[in-house]
Amino acid sequence: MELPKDAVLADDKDINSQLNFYQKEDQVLLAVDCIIFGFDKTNLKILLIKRNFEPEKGKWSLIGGFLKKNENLDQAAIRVLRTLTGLSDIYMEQLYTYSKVDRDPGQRTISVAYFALIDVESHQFDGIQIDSARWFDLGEAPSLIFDHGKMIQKAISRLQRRAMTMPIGFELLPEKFTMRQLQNLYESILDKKLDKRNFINKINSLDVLIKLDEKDMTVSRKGAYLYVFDKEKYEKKVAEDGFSFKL
Amino acid sequence: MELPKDAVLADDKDINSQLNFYQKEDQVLLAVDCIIFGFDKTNLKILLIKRNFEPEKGKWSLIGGFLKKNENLDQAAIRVLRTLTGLSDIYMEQLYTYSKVDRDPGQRTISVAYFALIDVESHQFDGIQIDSARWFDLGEAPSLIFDHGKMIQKAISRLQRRAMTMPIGFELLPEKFTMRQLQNLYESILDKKLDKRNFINKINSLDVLIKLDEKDMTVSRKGAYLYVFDKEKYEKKVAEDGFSFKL
DNA sequence: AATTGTAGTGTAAAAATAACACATAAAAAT
DNA sequence: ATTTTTATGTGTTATTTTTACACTACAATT
Repeated sequence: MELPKDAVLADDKDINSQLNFYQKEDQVLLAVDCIIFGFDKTNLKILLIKRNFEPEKGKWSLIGGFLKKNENLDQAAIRVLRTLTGLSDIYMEQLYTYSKVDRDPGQRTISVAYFALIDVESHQFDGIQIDSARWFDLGEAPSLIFDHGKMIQKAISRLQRRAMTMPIGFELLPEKFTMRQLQNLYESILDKKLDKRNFINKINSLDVLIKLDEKDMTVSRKGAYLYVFDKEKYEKKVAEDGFSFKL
Repeated sequence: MELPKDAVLADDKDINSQLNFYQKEDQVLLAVDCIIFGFDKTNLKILLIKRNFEPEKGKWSLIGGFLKKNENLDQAAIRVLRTLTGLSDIYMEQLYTYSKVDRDPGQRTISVAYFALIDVESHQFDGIQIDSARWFDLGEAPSLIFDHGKMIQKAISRLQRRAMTMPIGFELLPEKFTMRQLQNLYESILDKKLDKRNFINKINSLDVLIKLDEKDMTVSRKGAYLYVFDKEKYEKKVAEDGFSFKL
């Protein structure tokens, strides 16, 4: 077998060695790209930026950045999100790693996609640090650079599945919300209409919301009761009864 | 802002630039590690190797290798699997990317885990190319290096979910199999007993198996009918009726 | 002919899901 | 003061899905 000059050789001769050489030239740049979902009490949205740097300057893209040597990917994703939006303590989850050789025409880059969930209204003035950042309604987003469109599609699928099996919808809502807002959220995520009574019955049967005395008067004359997600109760149920959130 | 000597700077001054510098020193090695599931008509197993190279020489681990510049991650995973087992045309799926800074004490490595499904008996002599490779029953596997144990746990969860929602179980069985073998497989994957009649009724209601005239006589005097998965029928149903495999 | 061990089969109860419509509250307009 | 307006809030029934459960059939071996 021929060895490149800078190969580092494992100390044995068998087939393991073939796989465990590495070469400086096989090092790659690892990026993180963040799909940021937001909800404004009516529509599910996604935050995009107009790139003011090459390649693909002027086109819309996800926010992203490069992994640094002294951090792991979760930390990189958190850093990227904070640098852009000023936000921390945001739900984030690793989605998938994209590695097509020519996905970025400029240089070989592998990108680990993350998605984040934020409540648009509570956070909208916290400081979106890039002038060119904009919320787009899902489905009205412009076409994106590289494989970012594919990333978003996968993120939506993941979000749909998560929403049905975990209480992550609340990450997209303000602390206090009405049943109608919660239903709007689920309809946006799942992209289909739900039956109001069935939805409320289902939510109530889970028994993890607290109904407040307070009402939201902004939408109807009658007003709608506000609810909060009872995280402690939820976690207690999970721990004690093997309860699992299934909508 | 201070720039490292070898930084490549984006061409604008705003916050984007902070994230879009990169430095040669931020390049990393990307590994792939493969969780190989096998089934031998009775038990779900996992293929491990005893490392004969440093670090952690002599300990058990998943098979793995490094991503090369001219391939994507799927290709790297396929290559690693083929090099070890001689197998190709195997179901593989990307699982998750592991990036803890000190996960590999030897060097900074980020690893993308894949899992593969193979039928042990059809393939057992195809050539496991490493003497030190061995099948372990799930749950009897030794403790593993680095974060490989965590990878396996995640792979099992993913496999459980996939098995319930996609026809991937058949990847673990020979082309012809009995209902009992199929049930054994699902019991192994889900790690729980299933009711025989309910299982068969459910499978039959999906209407994607072909019952052969042939019987497997190796287990009982009476013999058990063999079935094959009708992939064309399955795909046609998915395409035409929006059918989805749910067990 | 009797024994042995797995294969093969159906029904009824329970639970979950889906379908469905009207009265109520409170502000705004008259 | 009365009427209008608009979204809120609420329960029952039918349908579908899931679960529980036990005996006969077969074919080889003794």
